Amino acid sequence: MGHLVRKLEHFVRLSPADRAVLSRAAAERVRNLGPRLDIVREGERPKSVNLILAGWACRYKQLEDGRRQIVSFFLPGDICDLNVFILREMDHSIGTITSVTIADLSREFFGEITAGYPRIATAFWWESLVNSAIQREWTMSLGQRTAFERMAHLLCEIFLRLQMAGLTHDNGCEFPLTQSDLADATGLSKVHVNRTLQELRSAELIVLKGKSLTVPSLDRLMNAGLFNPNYLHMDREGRHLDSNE
Amino acid sequence: MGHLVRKLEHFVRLSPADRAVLSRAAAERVRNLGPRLDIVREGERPKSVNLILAGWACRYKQLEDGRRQIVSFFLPGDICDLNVFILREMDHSIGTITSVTIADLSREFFGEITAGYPRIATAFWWESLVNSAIQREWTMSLGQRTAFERMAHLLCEIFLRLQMAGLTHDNGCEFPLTQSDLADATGLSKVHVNRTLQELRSAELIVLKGKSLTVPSLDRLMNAGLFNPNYLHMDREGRHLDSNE
DNA sequence: CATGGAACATAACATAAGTTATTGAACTTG
DNA sequence: CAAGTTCAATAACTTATGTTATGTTCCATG
Repeated sequence: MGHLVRKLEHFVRLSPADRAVLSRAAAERVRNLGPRLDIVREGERPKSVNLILAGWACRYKQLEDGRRQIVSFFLPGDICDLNVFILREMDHSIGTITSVTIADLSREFFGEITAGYPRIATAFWWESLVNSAIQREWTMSLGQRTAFERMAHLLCEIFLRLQMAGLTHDNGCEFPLTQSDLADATGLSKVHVNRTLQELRSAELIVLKGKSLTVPSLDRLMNAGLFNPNYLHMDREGRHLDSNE
Repeated sequence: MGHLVRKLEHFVRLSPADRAVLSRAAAERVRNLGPRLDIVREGERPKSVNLILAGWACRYKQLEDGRRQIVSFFLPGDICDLNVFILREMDHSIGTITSVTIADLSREFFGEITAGYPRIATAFWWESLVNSAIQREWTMSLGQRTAFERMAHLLCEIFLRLQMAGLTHDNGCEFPLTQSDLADATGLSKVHVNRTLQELRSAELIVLKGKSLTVPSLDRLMNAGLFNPNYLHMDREGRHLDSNE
């Protein structure tokens, strides 16, 4: 269950005490939600910070006429919204993709962290900066990358993020996104997503079937997507990308 | 010169003391830079937080083959990078568009703020959350809006941001972006940007000539761009969008 | 005040990606 | 296990946007 801890340790070294507070917080107020449900809706006043313990979710925005854009994905170990305590009104919605288990983190918890756990505070700060960097990279993808590159890039990003959370095995991972989800995230039509995935398959860059993704060579996929991992900032001093564990 | 103060007051009410610290900080280490120059480059270690006192700048990313995406604009009163003290390496570059005057804000200044000026700290936190929201909205634009909508949307956003900083007069503002800049920001080709601007002109939504933009009816332009200002969170309790001054 | 270079405008043509439609496979669910 | 539903695959056709090219306007500069 330590996806959050696992991820944060890519950036700071946590003490046993740090890990303990995090585990305690993650066990506090736990809820389960079915797939394809909204956790918070645009326009609502946000009330709490959610930590995803299991399952996938996403942030999305919608235009009046129904056009929908997924603006980011939440994977296990991700924290949903640190903006909660400042902004008055959600400018986007958060919805589940699969069934999801979330922990509600209280305001007091964050007070405690800032007061007594500087390493965790730094790590949270880092997490939110990386999220901004990811958002910028999506802007880049949507603006400049072709459908093929964009899809390859997105798959690389998800794979690496899962890897950081300890959710990959060898060169594979679970992959619950439908082609329709991928369309909403990449700004492509469903049909073109399908075509693009076929292309990636026939280039032997991915094996995607059922809800499982295999990446025979991450390097080649990264190449295809013009993927530069620098924006994920997985680089604590003295630790390297490939150091597994 | 109080563009920053003016903007922040859209969110928190600042005391005279608050304003004083901000002015002092803004006068500390001031530099001038010519147009079309890099302030920081991707790959460098960021060193300081820059406050734009005058002029326009942008964040941008580039692919190996030269494709370039502007991922955000900095207008007077904007703060360039709060990530400075955490991340090791810039994942994007920052460059000037016009000549620019910037103040270097020191690390100590931020220490002072967090320790003794909670309202300013809140306002800075707010500023960075709004920046994230803007980035999400750009993702939406690039993924779902047509060229016409996207351009209208961008112009609305810039106009409103300038208005918050006190940089518009009636329904007009300075507009130093070239069509090439607009192309890099919207992910369109230069030719199509030109076409799109013609369309906006003939719909009488904008007058754009020289380096000056006039928006005859912001409402109509907002409509054309499916623009919902909620993501700018210009909504301190008891203050409204249209309350000028 | 002549010259050169940005920035802007426009046209003709090319193409990546969107749209609509049909079919089949893979599941839920009664 | 039949029947409905979602998801995926593919084809035929359309369109928004990209590309290449050329000319024009507007300034800065010698």
